Amino acid sequence: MPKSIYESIYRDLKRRIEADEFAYRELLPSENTLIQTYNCSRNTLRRAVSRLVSDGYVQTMQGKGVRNIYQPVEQTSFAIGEIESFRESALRNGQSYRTQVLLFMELTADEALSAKTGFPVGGEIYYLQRLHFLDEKPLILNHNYFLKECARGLTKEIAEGSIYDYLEGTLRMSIVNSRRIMTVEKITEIDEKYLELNVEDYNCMAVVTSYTYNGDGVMFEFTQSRHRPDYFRFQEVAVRKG
Amino acid sequence: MPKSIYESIYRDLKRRIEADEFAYRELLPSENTLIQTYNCSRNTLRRAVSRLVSDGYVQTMQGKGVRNIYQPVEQTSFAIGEIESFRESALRNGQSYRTQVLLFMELTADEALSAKTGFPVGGEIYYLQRLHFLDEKPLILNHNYFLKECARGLTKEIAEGSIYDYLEGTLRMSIVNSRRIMTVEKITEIDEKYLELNVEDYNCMAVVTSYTYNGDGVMFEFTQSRHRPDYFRFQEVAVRKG
DNA sequence: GCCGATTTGTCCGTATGTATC
DNA sequence: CGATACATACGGACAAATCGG
Repeated sequence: MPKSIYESIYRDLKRRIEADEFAYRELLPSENTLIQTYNCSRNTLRRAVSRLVSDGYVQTMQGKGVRNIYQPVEQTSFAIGEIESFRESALRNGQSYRTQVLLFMELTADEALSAKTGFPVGGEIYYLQRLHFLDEKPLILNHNYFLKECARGLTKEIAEGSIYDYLEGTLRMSIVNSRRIMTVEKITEIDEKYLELNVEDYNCMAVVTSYTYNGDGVMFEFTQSRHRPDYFRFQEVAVRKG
Repeated sequence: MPKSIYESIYRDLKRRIEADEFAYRELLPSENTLIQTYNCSRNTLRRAVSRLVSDGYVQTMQGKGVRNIYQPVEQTSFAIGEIESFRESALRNGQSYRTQVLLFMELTADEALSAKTGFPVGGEIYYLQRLHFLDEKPLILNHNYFLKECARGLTKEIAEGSIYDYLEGTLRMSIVNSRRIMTVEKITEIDEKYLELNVEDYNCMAVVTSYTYNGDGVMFEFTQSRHRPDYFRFQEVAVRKG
């Protein structure tokens, strides 16, 4: 449910573009036309369009108009600039998914863990290893560290479903933003075992390290996602700034 | 030179945050206060702040305020959500850089190339292989394909400097946005040779494939950047959307 | 629990600037 | 040159969330 006018306009325009209502490189109706179509103010419409720009759907040209540059993307890929759980991503791509919890334990952050994760020394932590399957193929091995005080009551059973559903739904926590760093690292024995990799084939993998903050500005999650290199695909739209 | 009020406010706030004027997790002055400070309208200030949000510098909380969550980043990394040439990126990180042109040729897109790059069949193309050095270490091997009609007069000499400077400065082309896809691929003999890699060590590398559009909505560049895995690092800030 | 003050979020209308045709 | 298009900026109104008394 869109909870604001600009968002419903954004969604409608996005839908129309995806439905091929405008040819590739064709100009969309002008701002004034769209304002009349949606019966909204100029600011509201511009806000919707600016989100389409950052999605890479259109480009605006002063004095000319707004051009459709949307081209459908072929393959499975992880969304960029947006926080999405594995489950959400799988649903979006219409695939079957499953999560297996390999390890669930509680620990206290020592110097080494603190340096690695950014959690305060002495902080109580849930540490999980989870294996994500897409269409019954093991693709991602996650090392999750959650600050216990923010994720109280987390269990192995919950972790087999969606942890984010639990945090947002049951604990009423708001998840705000996340800093992610992508690197390429050597595979470990654990990776090799669970992701069914062969060192002869690939000896390294894509690693996404993320630091996630909640609405109170507390970094409550540190996660290292280790992806099978042959299935890893990350996409983004970059915008040139003056 | 900031060419707008909101941008100069954005830059000033960014500078103040980077200069540690506000403690980590501290609230910034309220909107009303900042409006008086900068003597601007509410919309203008909010626009500046919203850019800081998408930069991951602050988070806004309805009813509470705007919290500083900026933490300086330690290492060299490539900017995200922004198109940046190799040279710009090196300058930003205060490193010495050099570009070596391994190959410069012209060709016509056939079916195979068209399928790979998205250029129309029969399109005339400049094809370049370029090796980028940072602090005299070969880090990136680029395969660049430029649509000839958009990059007329490109030479090997220009390509040893900044191609973007030439396109934007001399040809007055505006570069607007770019779609990038990150994957992990096997290293090739060319990679091994020029990036001084050892297959025993790493047998794959980070590959960034990008499709870049100009202000006329023409996809004029297709580039495959092959990065040394041990130096590759990509960073972004993701925002959770309702 | 209520109320009022503060703070951010959404939306509107208008005016002016600048680029394109 | 005028008409059209997007870009920037201002000011005002109300909603929603938070916090303190």
